[in-house]
Amino acid sequence: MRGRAEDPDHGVELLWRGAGAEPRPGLSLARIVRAAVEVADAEGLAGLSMRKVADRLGFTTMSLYRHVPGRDQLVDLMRDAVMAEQPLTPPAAAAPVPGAWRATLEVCARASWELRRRHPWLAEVRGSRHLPGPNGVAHYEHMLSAVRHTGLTPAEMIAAVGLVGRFLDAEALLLVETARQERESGVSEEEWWGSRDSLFERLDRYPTLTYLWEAGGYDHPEDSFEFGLARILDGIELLIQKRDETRDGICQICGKPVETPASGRPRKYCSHACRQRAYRQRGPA
Amino acid sequence: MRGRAEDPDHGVELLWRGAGAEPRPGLSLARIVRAAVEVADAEGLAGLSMRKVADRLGFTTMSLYRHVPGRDQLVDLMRDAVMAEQPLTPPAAAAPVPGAWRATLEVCARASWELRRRHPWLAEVRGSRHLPGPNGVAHYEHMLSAVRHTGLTPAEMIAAVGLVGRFLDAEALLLVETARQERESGVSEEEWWGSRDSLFERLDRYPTLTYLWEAGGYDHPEDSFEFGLARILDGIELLIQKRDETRDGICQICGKPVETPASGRPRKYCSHACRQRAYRQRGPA
DNA sequence: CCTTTGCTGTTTACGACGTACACGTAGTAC
DNA sequence: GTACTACGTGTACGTCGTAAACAGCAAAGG
Repeated sequence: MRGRAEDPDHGVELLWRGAGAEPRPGLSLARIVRAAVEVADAEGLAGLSMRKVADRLGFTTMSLYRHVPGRDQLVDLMRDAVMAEQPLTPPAAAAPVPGAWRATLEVCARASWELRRRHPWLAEVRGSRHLPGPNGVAHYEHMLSAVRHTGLTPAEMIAAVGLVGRFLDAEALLLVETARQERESGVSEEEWWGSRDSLFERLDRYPTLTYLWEAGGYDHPEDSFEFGLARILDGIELLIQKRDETRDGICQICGKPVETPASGRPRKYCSHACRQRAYRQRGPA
Repeated sequence: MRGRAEDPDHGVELLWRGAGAEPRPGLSLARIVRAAVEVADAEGLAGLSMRKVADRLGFTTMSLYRHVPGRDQLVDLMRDAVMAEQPLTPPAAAAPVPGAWRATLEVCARASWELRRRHPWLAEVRGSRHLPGPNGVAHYEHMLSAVRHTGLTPAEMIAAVGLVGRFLDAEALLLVETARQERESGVSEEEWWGSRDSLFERLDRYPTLTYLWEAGGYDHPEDSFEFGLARILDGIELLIQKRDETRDGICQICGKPVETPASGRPRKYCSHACRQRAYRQRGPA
């Protein structure tokens, strides 16, 4: 183990090997990861230190380094460990249902959201060099497969899933940070802002701000997770529709070719029946 | 100054008082903030320390505490200082142009994006208790005013602007983090991932992932900022349209009442002329 | 003149952090 | 017995934010 911190493949190995059977006493990777998750759950990722993990287990700090190369790799292991908690919805049917992508992606997003509520520090993990473990990749694969048969280009699928993921982290970070500040300062959010009267006195000069304030926009806010998720999925849906429509000369419903009129707007459907079917498929506005 | 770290209003005062004329030698708030911005520009927010700022100015660490209550408040001051660099586009015309909200919001977003490219650490500022300064509030007010006359509810306006803002930070964080890791490790992103072959060997089991990989989705990715901004603005636009349409019985163009037919879909426009005008206003698909 | 007051910058110190390095100690293979 | 290895420990270094006491100096008041 000593000197392995620089070995790139060692981190991969730790993440991807199955949990070896080890009911023996003493330290073990699984025990360390579990203890670390407990610490991070309670005190956030910034409050996670090797010393605290070791103390919780009753060992010295440096003993951890016999099992984990360092703090960063420990966080990678924690991530993948808690992702195992969230079961994946079964893979989409072999014959993809049109429009099912949205429900699947939404379920995924809500599951991830739930996970971030249980382990808020997940959103605090930053940096572009965190190795994905098997559970992380499985989740990623699952989200990608949701948008696979939508007419999006490969790069667009990747971008769409990435956008949803980053949105999740951004929203979760909001909650984590308020919780952290309340925990560490002992002062609630309202109290803290309330004791800054001298700030609010200066905000009268801003017309829209005061309008929204007086209209109660800040008293009855939208749920920012729900709002953002809806907007982003709507935006993706619009893109998918646009990609669909660019399949010119093909009926949007049955896929048969459509004769294009010499002038005017090109037709989307091959028959009245298909147009009506599309109308019903769109559902009530 | 000593012991003022606990005075809530002192932070507000520092942020909102105009820059007093102080061409004298020695330390000053403005000089400290300027030096701190330089350090953070070069080394990121994590690399910003009171010692480094003091060294750069040729003073001792503790001398800074005569002018700034602490590191957090210094960051607040830095934020507002760099926001002064970005000039605001002039306020929207008194008679709001329908549909102009999108262009305005997009210009705002791109300006903020540009600012984050110049000062990447802006995206690293976390926490829900950062005092806004005059420049920050001006930007916020400006974005809010962009969506003011769109038919959105107050809470929806706030949520929409917040969503765009958080998106900006999330995307910028992506760039900051890769830059930081490359700077601190001296290893480029490709090199780093390239030396993890043992990871990629395990990714064959994931069909969608390998499909996207082989289709070149990762070789020619979408610009994630452009992609995300377009999707989010599309999503907001859809909501605005929906809010518009719920103004039943009122012509979407001229605002005059529309007679509702006894059966069938309620009409959106009061006349052929208005319908045609709406068609042209939508522009080419 | 001297003294008081207040602002400014300095010095030292504390407790946290990640982890490098040298050292034990115990179990196992030869 | 004797190497070898895995595991756990103790000490130490350099980083961080900042609390507390102290020193120099200018203006103000007597």
